[in-house]
Amino acid sequence: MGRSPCCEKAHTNKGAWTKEEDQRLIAHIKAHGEGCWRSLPKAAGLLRCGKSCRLRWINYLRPDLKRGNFTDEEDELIIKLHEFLGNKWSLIAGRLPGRTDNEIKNYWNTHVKRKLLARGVDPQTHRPLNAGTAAVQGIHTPSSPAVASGASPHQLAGGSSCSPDASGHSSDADDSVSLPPSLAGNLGVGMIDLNLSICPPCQPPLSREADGVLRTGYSEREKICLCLNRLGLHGGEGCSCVGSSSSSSLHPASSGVLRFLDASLFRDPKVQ
DNA sequence: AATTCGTGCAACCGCAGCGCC
DNA sequence: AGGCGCTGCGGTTGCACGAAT
Repeated sequence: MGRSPCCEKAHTNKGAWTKEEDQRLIAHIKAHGEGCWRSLPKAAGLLRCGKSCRLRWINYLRPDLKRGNFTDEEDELIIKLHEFLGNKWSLIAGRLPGRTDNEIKNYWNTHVKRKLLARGVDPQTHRPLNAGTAAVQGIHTPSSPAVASGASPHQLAGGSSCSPDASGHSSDADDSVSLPPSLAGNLGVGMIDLNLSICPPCQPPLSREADGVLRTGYSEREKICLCLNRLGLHGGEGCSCVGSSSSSSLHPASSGVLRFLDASLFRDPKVQ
């Protein structure tokens, strides 16, 4: 049995929003607040799908949006965050006040990709481009040499089993994550201070398993709880991972904040 | 001036995660 | 435990607009 459609498509408008629709949406949200998007269109007198209303509000009408060009600082921050998080645009947006995930995604696809290619860096892997590789055309294949020989953490979260560097993590509960020299060098940076704190109570023990691979104490869906203070957790928001679980390697909590990374991110291929 | 091409952005679509029952 | 509904996310599409020819 299929899921019912999110709205009655026959009676909804599509395409660009009119000023009147914008005004109705703004007025309704000012009066009633965000949320309950499914019922909002009817309540606001809009012939729109709830999803469309939400998107319009978040990406365009929200009063705290920062319009205009991205600064160089934002540029670099996006690149660095993307290297670590991959295409987790909402997480990246969480670190850029006033910017939306959609805006950052578009900006990445139209500007940053090109910028990285000009630097000779593969925008997907953040590794140097090899002449003639698929990455030059922006095509990423799992079997490409760049991936096979070691990849940035966000790729590893997707299933690869190798880790960038033994020194990258695991020694202590420092507040920041060092990028492997090979990656950092490409970006001209030494240390990316993402302030990724490992909560001591949640940090699983390291152990060597039968296959010789050094793993954390969590088997199967191994998790390390990370408080990403600078990725959206603000004002002393504590770790609330206890009891949580997810089948995905990235676990955005209800606040939209990254809470977990697969422990395979920190597996050391050199330790055999 | 007209047409073609490239670029940027807003919006849509499908899916996954989560909470509730 | 499993089904269902809602929300949010990421990928993709389509249109508007400016530059080039």
